[in-house]
Amino acid sequence: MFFVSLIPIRSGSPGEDSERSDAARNRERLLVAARELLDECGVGSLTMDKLAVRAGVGKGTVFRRFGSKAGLMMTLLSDAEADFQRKFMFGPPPLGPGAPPLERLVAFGSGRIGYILEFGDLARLAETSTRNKFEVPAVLLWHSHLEMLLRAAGMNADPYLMAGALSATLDTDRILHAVRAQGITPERLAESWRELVTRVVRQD
Amino acid sequence: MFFVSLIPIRSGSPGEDSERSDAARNRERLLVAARELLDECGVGSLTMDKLAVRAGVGKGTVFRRFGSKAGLMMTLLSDAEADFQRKFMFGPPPLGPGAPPLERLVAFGSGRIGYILEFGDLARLAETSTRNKFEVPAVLLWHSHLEMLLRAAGMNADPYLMAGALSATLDTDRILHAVRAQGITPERLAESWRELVTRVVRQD
DNA sequence: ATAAGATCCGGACCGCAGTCCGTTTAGATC
DNA sequence: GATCTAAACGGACTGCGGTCCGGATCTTAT
Repeated sequence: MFFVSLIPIRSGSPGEDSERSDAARNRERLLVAARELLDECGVGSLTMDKLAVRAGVGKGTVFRRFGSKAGLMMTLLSDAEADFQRKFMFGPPPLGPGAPPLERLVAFGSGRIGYILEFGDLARLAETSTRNKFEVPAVLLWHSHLEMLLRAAGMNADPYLMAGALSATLDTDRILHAVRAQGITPERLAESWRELVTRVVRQD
Repeated sequence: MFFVSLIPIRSGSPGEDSERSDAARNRERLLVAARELLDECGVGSLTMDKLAVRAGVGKGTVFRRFGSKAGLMMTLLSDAEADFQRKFMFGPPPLGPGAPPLERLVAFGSGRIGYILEFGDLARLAETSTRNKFEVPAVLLWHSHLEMLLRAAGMNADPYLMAGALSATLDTDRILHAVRAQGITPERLAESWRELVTRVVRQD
């Protein structure tokens, strides 16, 4: 068994322990500049060079602070991500605890679809890391949450891999492609997810 | 309903209609050089510059012939891909026609897992196209094949999206990560797929 | 054979993410 | 306030996929 911290996202907050003042200032400048550029030009034309110029810092500084473009995106997403995590771990049912496992599974799918529709462009970039997209802490947390729900629902056929399979079904690219390129409504996607998990957990 | 040609892959064969002789010669040189470089250096260190030098052609020629790195990979994969397509469309049961739909679904998963384990590195690169990885002809064919099998098995809950969901489960990156980084055996993956499709098509 | 013209060639060029390293600066110590 | 050091800075640099266009080459018509 492995452990995933509650909110496993590196925070962009200034109160980080032992960070030099200029470093904190530059981080803040970069985050502000990044949000501005995203608002103005869209996610497609955000480059690390432009960002550095806009923030008035050197390019090296950008990468020292965030490691990579994906790392920057994760930081930008951290608030929304933490919010979603809180909802499915501690929030009200059916997404949070209190509802039967199957209902929580269904709600998780809807929630994640909504999350992707709102932050999909950032999330997609956050996944194109040098590291594998499966090793992102948030993804590991989703996975273990699904696995927990599957076990709670009585699933006894390799819940670990089954959680991975269900997780793949909610892949960011797939959802975005379905909605944007194929014109499939989020409701239809959510309904399909409901069918899927219902059939998967149904006991013999 | 849409139509997917049997072997929807652009072939690297020299008999292509109306191609200038130097063009055909260079395509052949490039394919040979690409296979040599892949054998010698591995897929990770194949760059388009190296390839051009090795084949003794200009870089522009590489991109005119194959459009992109992904296009080159698709061409390199076309034989293996066509072979797999023939097997699940016309080959012997349980993968080919003749077996019950559920058995064909199960066999399709095993077959695809095997395919990925053999050609995964190339396939992964072939998917990182400028175009969306869902619009690759081969992927469309797999999808419609799964949809057909689901319908044949009596699935009546949005077979189109359900086929997409199952397809996502067999995602190249996911399978490779499971086997290589997590040490999960292909047999266990195949068994999990069997469980999944069995539960999905089971009628009420 | 030769001329015309469509096709193809090659390598300089671009934009991008990410790295490197000499220089600067924050902040702790005296 | 002077000094010292670890940390941060910045921008030139690399390697990559992909584009561009003037010039070379194959093919066809005459």
